[in-house]
Amino acid sequence: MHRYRSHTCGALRESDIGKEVRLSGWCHRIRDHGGVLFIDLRDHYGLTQVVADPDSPAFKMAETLRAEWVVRIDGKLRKRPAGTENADLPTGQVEVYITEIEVLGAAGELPMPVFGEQEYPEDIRLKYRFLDLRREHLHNNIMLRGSIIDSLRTRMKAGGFFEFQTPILTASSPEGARDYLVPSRIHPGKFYALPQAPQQFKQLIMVAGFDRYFQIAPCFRDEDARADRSPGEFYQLDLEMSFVTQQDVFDAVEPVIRGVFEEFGKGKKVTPKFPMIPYADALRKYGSDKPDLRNPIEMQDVSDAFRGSGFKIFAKILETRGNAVWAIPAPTGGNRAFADRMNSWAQGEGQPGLGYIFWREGEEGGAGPLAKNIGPERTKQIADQLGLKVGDACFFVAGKPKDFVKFAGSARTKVGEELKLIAQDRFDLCWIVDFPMFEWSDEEKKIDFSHNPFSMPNMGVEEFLALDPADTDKLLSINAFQYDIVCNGTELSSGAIRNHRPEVMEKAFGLAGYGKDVLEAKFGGMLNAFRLGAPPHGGIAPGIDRIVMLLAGEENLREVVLFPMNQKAEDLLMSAPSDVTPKQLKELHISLNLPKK
RNA sequence: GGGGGCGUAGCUCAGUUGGUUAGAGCGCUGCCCUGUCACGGCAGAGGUCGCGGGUUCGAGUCCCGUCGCUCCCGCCA
Repeated sequence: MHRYRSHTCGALRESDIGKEVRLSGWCHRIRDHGGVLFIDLRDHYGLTQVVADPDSPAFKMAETLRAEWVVRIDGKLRKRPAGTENADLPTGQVEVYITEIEVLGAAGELPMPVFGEQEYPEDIRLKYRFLDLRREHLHNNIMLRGSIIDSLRTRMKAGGFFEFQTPILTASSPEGARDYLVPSRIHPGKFYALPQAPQQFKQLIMVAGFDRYFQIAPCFRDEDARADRSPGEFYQLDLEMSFVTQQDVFDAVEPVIRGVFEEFGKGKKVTPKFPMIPYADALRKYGSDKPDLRNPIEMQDVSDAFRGSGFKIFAKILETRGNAVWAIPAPTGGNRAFADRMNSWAQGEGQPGLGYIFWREGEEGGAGPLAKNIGPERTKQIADQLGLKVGDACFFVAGKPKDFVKFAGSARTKVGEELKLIAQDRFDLCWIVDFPMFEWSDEEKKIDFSHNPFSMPNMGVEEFLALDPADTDKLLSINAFQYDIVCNGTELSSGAIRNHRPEVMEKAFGLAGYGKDVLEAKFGGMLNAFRLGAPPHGGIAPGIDRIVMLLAGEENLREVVLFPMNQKAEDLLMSAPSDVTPKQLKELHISLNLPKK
C-alpha cells in the first residue's frame, strides 16, 4: 500500500465497500460522541467521514486529534447505517472504520478557522493565506482561475497564436504608470524596470516576423490599489497580431472572451455580439467609458427644457457656452423618499445636491421643486423626451459636461443599484471605440496623449503629417485606433492598432510637445526597429484577474489571486517589502535617505 | 497626498443617557455522551476595550491626537 494513501478523500463510493483503504488529509470537523467519534477528513479532492468507536485500536488516538491536524488513516470502508447517509457529500453513502491513525502534521490553535463560511478580517486572512486557501470558497476560486487560464491558452492557440516569454528585467516602459525599479549591481546608479506590460517587446516580436503573439503576462505597476486593481502586479492575456485592421483584432479576440464567459459563466447570458460604442457616446449616455450595460438607464441632454426657465440656477449655468443639463431617468423611482435619498447621497459625494422631478398619482404633471420652477409645459417636455410616466423620477446634473460626467455616471449607477434595475443574470460585454488621440492637460496647459502614445491615428497619413500643432480644436477631435473591452462596468482590456510609422510617431510626439530627443531616449529601440521594416500591427491585453473576478462573482481581486498583497502593497505572509542587509545595499551602491519620522 | 468606515477574548460580534465584577457564539482546557455531519450537555481558562493624552467623582462609551485595516478620490487602463 502507498505510504500515504490508497484513495483521495473524494474518491470512495459504495462500490469500494469492504476494501482496506488508506486516506491522508486534514481533520476538517471532529464530532466526538464519547462512544463514537466522527472525523470529516478533507483533502483537495473532497471529504470522507471516518469513524472510530472504543473497539477500534485507534480510538484513544482519535480522541486527541484537533481541527486541521494532518493525519493518515487506515481502515475498512463500510456502508453507513441506514438513515445516516449524507446526501450532500459524494462520499456520503460510505464511511471508513478506523484501525490506525498516524499524525503527519499537528496544528496549534487556529488564528482563523477553516471550517464554515464566516468572514474574517483582511489582514488575518492575508497573514494566514495558506489557511484561507484551504477553505472551500477560495480554494475553488483559485482552481477556477487555473481553468480559465487553461481555456484562454487553448483558445488562443486554436486561433493561431503562439506563446512567447518576454523579459521581466527590462527598461522602463511607456504605459504611464510608476515603474518598479531594480538596481543594477554591475552598473552603479543604473536601474532595470519591471515591465508595466510587454508592450514594446510584443511589438518587436511583430517586427521580427512572428505574426501572432500571446502571453499570460505578468505586469508590474507601482500605483495605489483599488478593489479591482491589484497593487504591484497582475496578469494580462497579452496579444499582438501583424497585418491587421481593428476589425481583425476584434474578430480574433471576441470569440476568446465570449468563449470563456460562456464556458465559466454558470449559465449567465453572455452578449452574443459585442456592440461597438464610440467613446463619446459612452460618456453621453452612460457617463463612463466603462459602462455597465446591464443598467438600462441612458442619460440625455435636456438643456432645452431648462434654458431660460424659471429654475434660475440651471438657466444661469446654461448661459455659458458649452454648458449643459443632463437628465438621468429613474424608472420606478417616483417617490419623494427615493429622490431625497439620492439627493443626500449626492451631497455625500461632494455635490451641492441633485435636482429631481418625480411623477406620482395625483401629480401626473410632475412633483418636486424643479417641476414647480420650470412649470408644467417644460416638465412634460422632459417626460416626453425621456419616456417617463407616473411612478418614475428623473435626476439632473448641470454644468460643463467634462466636469460633471464622472459624477453623472456614478449617479446613473447609484440609481440603477438602488432601484434594482441592474440585471444580475448577464455578462454584458461591449467594445468602446474611437478614443480621442489627444486630450487637453489642465496641469501642463498643453495637448497630451490621452492614452498611450502608440496608437495609430484614425486619419490618413498625409493629412496627419500636415496637422498644425496650434490647431488645438482639430487635434482634440482626432480619434485613435484605440479600443477597450468592457464587461458589466469593468474595464477588461485595452488595445490599439499601433503606430508603426516612424514619421507618424515623430509627428504625434511633436504635436504633444515632445521633441525627437524624448522619443529617441525613451523608445529608441522600438523606433529603430520601425525604420527597418515594420509590419502594420495591433493587439490588446485583457486583464486576467478581472476576468476571473467577474466569473467567480467576486468584488475584490484578492479573492482570485493566490497570494495577494494588501492595499499598501505589502505581502503580510512573506513580509515583503522588507529590510535588506547593509552588505546587499553596498553591493548595489545604494545608500538610504529615509524620510524623517 | 485627501475623504469615509471599522478597531472590545484566538476569531465573529453585543455592550443603553458615561455608573458595581465588560457579555454571547465559535475556538481552547476538563468531564459526560454509541450515529453525528453547524452533534449535544456540564464546568473552566481567556480582555491594559488599538495606542497616547484630556474632560469627569467615575470613560469601552465624550473630546483631541496617533497607529492599523479597509473602501473611495487623486494616481492607474
